[in-house]
Amino acid sequence: MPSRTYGQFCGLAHALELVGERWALLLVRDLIPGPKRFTDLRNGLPRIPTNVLSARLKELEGSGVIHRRVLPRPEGSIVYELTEYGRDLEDVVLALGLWGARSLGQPLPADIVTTDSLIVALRATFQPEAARRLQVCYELRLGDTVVHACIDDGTLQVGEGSVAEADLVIETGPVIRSLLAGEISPSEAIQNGSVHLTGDADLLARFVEVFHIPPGPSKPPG
Amino acid sequence: MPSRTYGQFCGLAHALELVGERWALLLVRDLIPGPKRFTDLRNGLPRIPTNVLSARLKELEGSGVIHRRVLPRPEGSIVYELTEYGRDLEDVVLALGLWGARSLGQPLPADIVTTDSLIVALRATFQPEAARRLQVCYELRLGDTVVHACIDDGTLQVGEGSVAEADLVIETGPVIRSLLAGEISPSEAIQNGSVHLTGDADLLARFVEVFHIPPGPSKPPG
DNA sequence: CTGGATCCCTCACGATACTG
DNA sequence: CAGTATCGTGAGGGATCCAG
Repeated sequence: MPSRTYGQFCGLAHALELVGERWALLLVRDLIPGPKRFTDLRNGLPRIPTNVLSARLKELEGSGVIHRRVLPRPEGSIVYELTEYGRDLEDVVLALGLWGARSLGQPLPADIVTTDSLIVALRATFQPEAARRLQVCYELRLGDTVVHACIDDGTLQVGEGSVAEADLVIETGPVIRSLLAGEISPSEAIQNGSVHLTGDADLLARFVEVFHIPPGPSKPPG
Repeated sequence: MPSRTYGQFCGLAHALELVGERWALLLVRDLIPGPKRFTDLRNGLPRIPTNVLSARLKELEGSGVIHRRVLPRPEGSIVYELTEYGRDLEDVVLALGLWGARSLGQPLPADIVTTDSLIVALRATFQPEAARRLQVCYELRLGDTVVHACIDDGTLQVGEGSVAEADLVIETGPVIRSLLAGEISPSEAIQNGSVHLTGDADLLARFVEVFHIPPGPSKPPG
């Protein structure tokens, strides 16, 4: 019972008491792709102090958002996973992430892109309509971060690392955001060298249709 | 410009840097029904210190989420309103509020219900399909907080205060949540006196169909 | 009276070191 | 690997004060 309560009988206020603390929703984000160990979560959020990570995990467990589970022998290690209630946050997390992506500028030099954030970002930007009657596998490489996205008639499967038979491998950087936001065209990106392709290059046009970020605010934040 | 950054090039991390600070999303909530003055916001969130309110308003304005506007004479007063970008947060706020409402327990003695939180809650719980071919006006009274909700064939209009010709006036308390969650039936609520009706009492059954909170976690949070 | 700014205190957060 | 312990800092909480 946090003494630091909003003092309102309101669903939103209660939600913010459950997952509104710093780092909490980023932990939920990293648990969306699947269960994680303490160290995995730490690696996915290098700037979180371990005591804060520990505290958040306890709070989220107490709130029924995540569940702490001890794996069967011989590993015997501990994983954290979303409960059913926690999984129901997925749509909110995706929507909020997409909203934020609309005003995302250039990354600071110290900013990183993690595997889980990229997986969730692909899910958030996925346009099922645009993926109808489409069957293709992409491999996306942002620095050391590699994920694959396989599309099969309106459905999406994203995962960590390479995939056996990608139709197109996309190697790029933060410019991927401008690409998905339609701020630059695929051909521009290829020409200025910010995107390198291996495979069927024409599939990049499909990619930016299937994964899309809506326009952001006309007056960018100061 | 918070020096306290998450250090990730990620839409969600950026969104949380914009609206993830304490009180920020509650301010957005209170601005959803319409523009508000500093004092209105303060009254809607009695526990927010004025310096924090001031800081949040500046940050949200700098982020392009809200806009500070000086009303024309003779009032000359200042109102804060959501920008278009800020308005695009509405669906997220409603979804997060609905998620939180599912695990909302009994209010603490000091907890309050404000007009704006109630208006937003009604919008969040509204089920357009259940409101098809329905035309009815409700007046909802929770203590001093009075709002009206008028339904017209799948559309909803909510507002502060009474409405001229309500078909049903519902006077109740926090039990309204259990009612919308289907945890108790309208007849039960009437029988035990936790709901008092004026008008066509049969319309209460429609009310709990049109405004609904999905089931919460089976294991309630500790 | 509205629309804040200023002060002081506390506690959560952040960084680091350390333990089972 | 999975956390706990310690300690400094800065944001949040609460009251008061000030300008238009």
